[in-house]
Amino acid sequence: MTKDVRKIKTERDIQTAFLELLTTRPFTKVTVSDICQKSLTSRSTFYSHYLDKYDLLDRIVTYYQTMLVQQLDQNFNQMVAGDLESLIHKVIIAMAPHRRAIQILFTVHEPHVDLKESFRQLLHTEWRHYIQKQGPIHEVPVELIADMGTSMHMTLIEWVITHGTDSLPAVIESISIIRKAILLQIDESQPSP
Amino acid sequence: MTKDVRKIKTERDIQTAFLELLTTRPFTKVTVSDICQKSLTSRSTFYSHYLDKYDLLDRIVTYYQTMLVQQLDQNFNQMVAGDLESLIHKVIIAMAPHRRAIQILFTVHEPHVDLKESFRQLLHTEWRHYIQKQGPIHEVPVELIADMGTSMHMTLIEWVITHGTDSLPAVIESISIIRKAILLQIDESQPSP
DNA sequence: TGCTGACTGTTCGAAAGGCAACAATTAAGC
DNA sequence: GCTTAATTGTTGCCTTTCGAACAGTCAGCA
Repeated sequence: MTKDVRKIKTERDIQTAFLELLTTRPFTKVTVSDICQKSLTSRSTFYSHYLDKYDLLDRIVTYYQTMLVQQLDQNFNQMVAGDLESLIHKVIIAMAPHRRAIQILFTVHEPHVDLKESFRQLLHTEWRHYIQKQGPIHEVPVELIADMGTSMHMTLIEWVITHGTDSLPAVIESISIIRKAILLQIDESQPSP
Repeated sequence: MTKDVRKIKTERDIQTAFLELLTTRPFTKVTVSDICQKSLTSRSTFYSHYLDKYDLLDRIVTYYQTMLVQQLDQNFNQMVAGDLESLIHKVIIAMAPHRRAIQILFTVHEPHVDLKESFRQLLHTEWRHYIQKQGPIHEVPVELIADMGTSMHMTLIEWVITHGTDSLPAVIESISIIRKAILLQIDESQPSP
């Protein structure tokens, strides 16, 4: 039931060629022929793997979407109460090996396929759940805090995607003040630095 | 009569996998199975392209040998009298794109397959011809000067292979003094710096 | 000495990919 | 509006690659 290596290889070749091409021109200007030429595959083979270039894009984007969902699920379950720090850290570490691909896909904004936007939505949902689990709050609207958390989170992800994980500990440390300020809005017992 | 792209692809995959493996262990310890595993090709395919791993090594090495021969031939013909500088420069520039592969192959020393050694011999022949063309010399043995020139040339090539071409002009400039000193042995009319 | 495991080199049917040709659609320029 | 060129999907035949099995070689070892 495992795939023939040839399938794995051609899909790998097609996908990396596709991503490379996206660094040279926008998605609309990338043709199937371009992809085949660069990946050294024939068009008939391309169409035996994908419906068209939209399908290709969709599948790659879906792959990273589910990767993020799995990471969030997994780490959310074993999360010690309130330890948002380690959740953020783990998710980012898991993503780091794919940072080039994600960086490229973040530039693609097609009507129904937008990795950056779906990342934002996933994180937003996660934040809303998190805030609501912390108990009822009165002073500030939940949505606002969720927006704030999501923004912070996305900014961090984008930073790591473009700069790598070398300075990650320092970066997380420096934004911890902001994070704590956000969390203070929903939990008065949260200790300050 | 042009090759099927599949052949080109598998040979490319096999060769790059092979070179990568050579960076982790010596040639003797690299098995055909290793190469196939890394390159995602089956052993039956490997043997339909190469007789064995020695044949593979041999073909890659031969490729770079002929590349050097062609470069030398080509530039030796259009060489302005005495303009050794530009010959050296052109040869090195042509080699630069392959520096990683050459660097790896320079570490392999098999009985009948040794890229570094054959580079040295090629350059040595070239230097001997060059010296003899400059007219008869009396004081110093031709072989000694050819040895000196070859050493200098090989050192320069190795330097570029490991450090890249960024500082090439500066490096060539700084060794020009040595080169001129060598050339002074065979041609009294050679102007000094 | 004989056993074992790893590697070699070869074989063959089945699966995948390449190539070339095709009609159909789209975009650009005159 | 018409023409031309480029791109898209699709098809059938042919070539290459895969995978798994096989016997043969060799080194280490009990």
